[in-house]
Amino acid sequence: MRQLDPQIAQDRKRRVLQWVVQNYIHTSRPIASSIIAEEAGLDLSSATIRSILSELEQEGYLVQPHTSAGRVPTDRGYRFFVDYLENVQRLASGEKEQIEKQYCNRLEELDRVLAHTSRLLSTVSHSAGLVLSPRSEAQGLKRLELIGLGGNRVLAIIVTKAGQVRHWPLQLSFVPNEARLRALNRFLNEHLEGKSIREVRSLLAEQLEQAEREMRELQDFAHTLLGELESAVEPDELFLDGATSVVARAEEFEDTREIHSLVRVLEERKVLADMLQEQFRKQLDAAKAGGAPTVRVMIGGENTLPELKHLSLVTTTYCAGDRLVGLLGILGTKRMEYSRMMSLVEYMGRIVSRSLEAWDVEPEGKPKRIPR
Amino acid sequence: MRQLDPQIAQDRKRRVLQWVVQNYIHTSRPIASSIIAEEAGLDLSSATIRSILSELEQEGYLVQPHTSAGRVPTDRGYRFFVDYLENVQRLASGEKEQIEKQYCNRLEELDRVLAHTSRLLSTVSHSAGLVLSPRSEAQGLKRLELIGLGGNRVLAIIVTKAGQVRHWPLQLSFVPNEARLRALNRFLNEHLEGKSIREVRSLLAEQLEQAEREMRELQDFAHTLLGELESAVEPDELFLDGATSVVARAEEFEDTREIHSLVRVLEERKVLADMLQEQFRKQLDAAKAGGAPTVRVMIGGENTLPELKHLSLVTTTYCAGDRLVGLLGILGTKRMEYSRMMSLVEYMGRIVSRSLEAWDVEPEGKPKRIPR
DNA sequence: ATTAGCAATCAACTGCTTCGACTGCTATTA
DNA sequence: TAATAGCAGTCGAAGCAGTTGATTGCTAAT
Repeated sequence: MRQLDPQIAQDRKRRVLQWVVQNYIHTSRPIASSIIAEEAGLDLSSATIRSILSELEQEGYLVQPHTSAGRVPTDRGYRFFVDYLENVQRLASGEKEQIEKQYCNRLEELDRVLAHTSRLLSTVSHSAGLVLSPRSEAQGLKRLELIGLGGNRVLAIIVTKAGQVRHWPLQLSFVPNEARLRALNRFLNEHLEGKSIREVRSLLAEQLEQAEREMRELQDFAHTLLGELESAVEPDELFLDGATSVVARAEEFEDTREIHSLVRVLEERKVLADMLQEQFRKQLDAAKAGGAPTVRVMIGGENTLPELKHLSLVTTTYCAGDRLVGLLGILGTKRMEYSRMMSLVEYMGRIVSRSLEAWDVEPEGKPKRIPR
Repeated sequence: MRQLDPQIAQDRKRRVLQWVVQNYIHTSRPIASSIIAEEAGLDLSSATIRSILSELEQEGYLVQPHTSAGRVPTDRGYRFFVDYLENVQRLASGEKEQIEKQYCNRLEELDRVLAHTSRLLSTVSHSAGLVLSPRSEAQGLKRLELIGLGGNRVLAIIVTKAGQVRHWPLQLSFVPNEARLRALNRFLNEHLEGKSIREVRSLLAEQLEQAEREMRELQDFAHTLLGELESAVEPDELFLDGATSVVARAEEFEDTREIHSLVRVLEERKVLADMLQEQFRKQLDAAKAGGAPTVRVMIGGENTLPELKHLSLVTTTYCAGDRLVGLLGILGTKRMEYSRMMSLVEYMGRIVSRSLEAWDVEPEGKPKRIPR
């Protein structure tokens, strides 16, 4: 025979690797050379496959659990598989419809949309669904309103442009009557609309020193609200559903200690939320540079959190109006159907973004009721 | 020897059973007669213990996993143990302080208190913590307010007497100016304050037909809000934390199918919430008859949900103001420290009730800041 | 009524063997 | 010289026998 084209050799190797990963994902059993020879349709004998496999192992794409076993992908193997995915598996159009139905174009609050989304991600993927909500601190305000609750109590309500609603009960140091409250409200909205909570904070702290005489109470109020804002800048809110199913499927963990540290991470949320925030920042930068929002996959040990080393994370960004504001995705076994999951996540990102557009668009027509 | 007093015999039996359950809870190993003879301090030989054990087994309090093994409590055994708990294990005062610290007497919204409580229950108990929030439907309103969001959009906000805040964005069929909104607000609050959401619903539906001419818009509004109220009567809200740790500790489950059905119940929440609602109703009735709120324990198969047959549920009611409004508790292995858990749950019930009192009391003084 | 003693049971462990699922190597082939 | 067939080697999984030790139930003695 003539010299084998090295290009063809590479190509063959790639095909084998892909076949191994694909099938390992489905069967969760180590893949043997004979099976590949028989079923992969490469027209090669098992012996040839074996030599290819051993090369792939040397290059770090595969490992053997033990000598007399088939091959299993390493993180690197999965990585290759994901990077060179061909025939991307789209969501079935039935599924799309199912999902779409959940997002009838009804006016909904951001938080409700997000909570719902994380559930949906979880149920469709059979993994954990997660959504990182926008940092409320940075969002522009639409309204800041005070509602009297009797006595010196008021409920401070903030509605952001993206449709997030936050509220804190306050105890003022004076008892405002209705007229006063109204005046306060007007004043606040005139001066604060469009500002971010962060800005509001500094404005309240500084500028209001010079408020008109008759607005003296404002200072008291400002002081109270400031305190609340400070403590109430909630840790970035994370919607997480389906965590239990991830734990339930975690047989493959070597150690029970590993399971428990995973549980801790999933329960405390703080660490997870920080990690996702970091991830969001990265994808934000990438999007600025590259244009369209992309789906990112972190496989096993690629995750910054060691507790997630047996899991993979698939994420994308979503926007409210025209700004990227948050991250959503799924967290599941390394043995997930990457193609489908990536499609799912991408699709959900688009859907969520679209359903959050509504808040910045001018209103029209009657509200639509959803059918049960 | 003289005839053994049957009273003494019963007493001895009880002591043995208690010792078995207690020690099984701690060691999770079947308990052998010899150990009891040596360590329980009953001054009986292992042979005597054995005959006692076999009686207890015949009566259904204990079982043997296999012939040559020690005894393990049945649900009935646990039940006995719980019903005749002596030397109730109080919470360490250090722990109480820890908990107390979390509930500084600050004005907090109901939902935040409850969410926090379920977390706390979970971390202290190392089980799942759960809190069923009051049915917002039945609560009395404190305020119903509309905030204009521009165009025909308003945010409808309901504050209940217990301190729950609910809000829905609405699209009206007309564009209200500020004065109109104010008039609407005044009208609504005058007519609806103190009513429950359920009542509001019927009021809106009927009485407002006869609203003054100039309040014609009200009808439109009412119609819109009605729609929302209908669909937004949220399924009873359930705060649930620590579910993953329950799943992680579920080794003792016979079947993986069992684990998966448990996971489903924990994820979907609906079934769980309904069960807890039912449980709440029962405890409510009991409280009406008996006076003080009590802690209830459901052990394994006693639970109405078959998925929980390997778990135990410890619950109590809490009140907002002077009415019992919700349920809280923990869900964990049958092998839990019942005494401690019951103390914990009872204590948390009291603490939550106390910290929800604030909303009905007349306000006083300056708000307190919590230290970080 | 209690106990000591003893036979019986059975999971858990050990060691041994077989089986078969793989691989890696090597000589052969086209 | 790339691909293959064939074969020896490795090793887990499964099955089996034998041992150990924990624990019981029974019975006869106290």
